[in-house]
Amino acid sequence: MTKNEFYCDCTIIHSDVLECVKTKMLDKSEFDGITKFFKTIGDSTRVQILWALYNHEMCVCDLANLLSMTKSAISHQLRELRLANLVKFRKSGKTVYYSLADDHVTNLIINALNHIKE
Amino acid sequence: MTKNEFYCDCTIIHSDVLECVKTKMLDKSEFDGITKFFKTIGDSTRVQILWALYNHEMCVCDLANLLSMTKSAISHQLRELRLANLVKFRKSGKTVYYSLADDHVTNLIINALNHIKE
DNA sequence: TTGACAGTTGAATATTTACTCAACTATAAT
DNA sequence: ATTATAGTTGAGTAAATATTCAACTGTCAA
Repeated sequence: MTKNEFYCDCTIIHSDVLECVKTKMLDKSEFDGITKFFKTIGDSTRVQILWALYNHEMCVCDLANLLSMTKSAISHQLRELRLANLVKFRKSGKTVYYSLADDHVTNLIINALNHIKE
Repeated sequence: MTKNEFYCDCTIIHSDVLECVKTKMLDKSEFDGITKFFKTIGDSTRVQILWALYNHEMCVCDLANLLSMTKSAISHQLRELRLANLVKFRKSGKTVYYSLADDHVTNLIINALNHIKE
């Protein structure tokens, strides 16, 4: 047992393991990048939107109807998905059609969802 | 354009698309199961714990030291990971050693993290 | 050119979630 | 037995996030 050098409310029990694992840790920014993606698809509304768009491109009103939510709420979530580069859109008159950003995103999502079913 | 039957603040624009996508939607419980997993790994602290455990089994104190957090905070997050069946533990005297639940979980995580790097 | 509607936005509110704090259990050592 | 430490737990707090609300832009149709 060694005294700990950093803030923590207890002693270090296995300093060898600790030192070893420390060298394997990534930097903060890498962990942030990883969690950002999972955080985005870790929300029921957003997953339902992605699932819907996987089946067909849709406009905001259709999505609002599908999920029984307001246009505003859907629009806010679509913004999150846009910022995470998971969806793209095209405008046609007053209507904005959303779809999955690209095949890579589609595969990511399908892959992720398939894992769950096991 | 058709009148909408459910709550929503706008009209249905493409009823054909809507009907089609509706049939493809999963039930609430399935979406909940999917998002539960991603929500769990969508947190920086938990991903760091999982990453550490991927390298070596560790006790609560070691994890607290590694992440410069209190035992309590780590313990609370380990509880989340236990509930999501992502980690398992063994007790030895006063010490509790945590490790990844099984190979399937390990693969899930490694897979997920690799996707990000692309 | 006026009205209606699709969609967006920012601020306010509501809800969820991470962490702190203090009390507790269990095990080990003296 | 008593003391010290590893770990857990529940309640409370703080921070993050989802949704609501109201105001706004842009486009279409009369």
